[in-house]
Amino acid sequence: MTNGTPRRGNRREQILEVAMELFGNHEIERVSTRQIATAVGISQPSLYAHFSGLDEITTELCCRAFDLLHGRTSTATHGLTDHQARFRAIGREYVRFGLEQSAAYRVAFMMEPMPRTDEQKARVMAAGHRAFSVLLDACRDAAGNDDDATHALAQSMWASVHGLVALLLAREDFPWAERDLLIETHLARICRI
Amino acid sequence: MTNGTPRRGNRREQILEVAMELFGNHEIERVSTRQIATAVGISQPSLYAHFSGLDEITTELCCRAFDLLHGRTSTATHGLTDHQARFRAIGREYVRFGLEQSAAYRVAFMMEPMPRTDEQKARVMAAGHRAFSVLLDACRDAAGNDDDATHALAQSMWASVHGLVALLLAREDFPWAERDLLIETHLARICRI
DNA sequence: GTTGAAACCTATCGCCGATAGGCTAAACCT
DNA sequence: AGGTTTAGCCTATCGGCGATAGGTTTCAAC
Repeated sequence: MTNGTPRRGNRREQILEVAMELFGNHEIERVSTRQIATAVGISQPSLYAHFSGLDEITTELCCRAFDLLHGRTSTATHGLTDHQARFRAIGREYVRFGLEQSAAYRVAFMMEPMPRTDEQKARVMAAGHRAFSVLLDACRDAAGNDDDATHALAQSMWASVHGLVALLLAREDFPWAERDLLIETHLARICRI
Repeated sequence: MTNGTPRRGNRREQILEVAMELFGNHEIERVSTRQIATAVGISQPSLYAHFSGLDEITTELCCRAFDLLHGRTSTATHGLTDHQARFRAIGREYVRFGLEQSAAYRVAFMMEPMPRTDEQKARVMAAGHRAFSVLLDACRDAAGNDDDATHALAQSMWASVHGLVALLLAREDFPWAERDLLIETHLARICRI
């Protein structure tokens, strides 16, 4: 895991990769700068040459998670015109993203917000808005021109898919129904207009 | 906040109350034994005379949260026979519980599971199962005798209401739709059979 | 009056995030 | 070539964290 060669230039990237990996394997909120530094092969204070603190690392991971989700959902809905089909595609892709990229998902949607600078908040907000816009667009077509109803519908659907992913990730010990049955049951219910 | 009198006998209770209050006011996962002890008016190690550790405190709070939720939802559905009405009552009460008792809700459904003993896990499981049984019973009536379908339906509905509460609590900064409109839109959508 | 337990204390351990201050070596400039 | 800058890294240290060790006070029961 450690790395003797300097790797000049892509340390920042390497740190982010290692941090994301640790976020996936360990209980989040318990990943420490020392763990990250050790896994990278440098001392803990050296992280601060690349990032202002743990908050900047999580901010960066959060934005990337949003961008990844945006890419997946917008690709999945590309070319689909039927509302029902678009909702299904978004929902299925969202759940798949959450369960496969659980580290990214937790950072983006479930982690306690770190204390962030205004600039960091703005970056996260912008990335989050981009990701949400895919669902919002699908709802705009389905809900007509009522902007309030469109937003309420989109947020309601988001809440439903998020709830399933969040519970599956946070309460693994619960006696869940067979996963595919549960997901299909859920998607079928929440994608109805 | 501090308390000079010994309060012999109900220190444990007092600690739990203070801890729950701190969980509500601060970012969860960041509530420390020192904060709790200071708020109670004793030294930090003295907590360990009443609890084996922070995990026992959260376990206790978790069980109480489940019991409180169980009490609220079972009261709200008492006497209702119509499926639709029961779902609405459970959903409305669930959301109200989550938003009003956000500290309890976070501990029960959103907090990283603490390392617990098997006995503690069993207690939490039992309390959680009691709380879930109210929704499960309503779904059993609605979904017929198919046990798999019943569980999938109940877990799907739970996921939907949880998603709304969890997102509202965890991402307060998001530009949410007007809260009552959002809640009513959501409940109307997810309570349909 | 003695005993024993409940409740509390200080001191300390090994973690944590973060900062201060110094070293090395590559890169850049005349 | 010689000098300067700068990226990247180090050790030492700070205050706060959960938890433990070991001693002291208080008070009811006998």
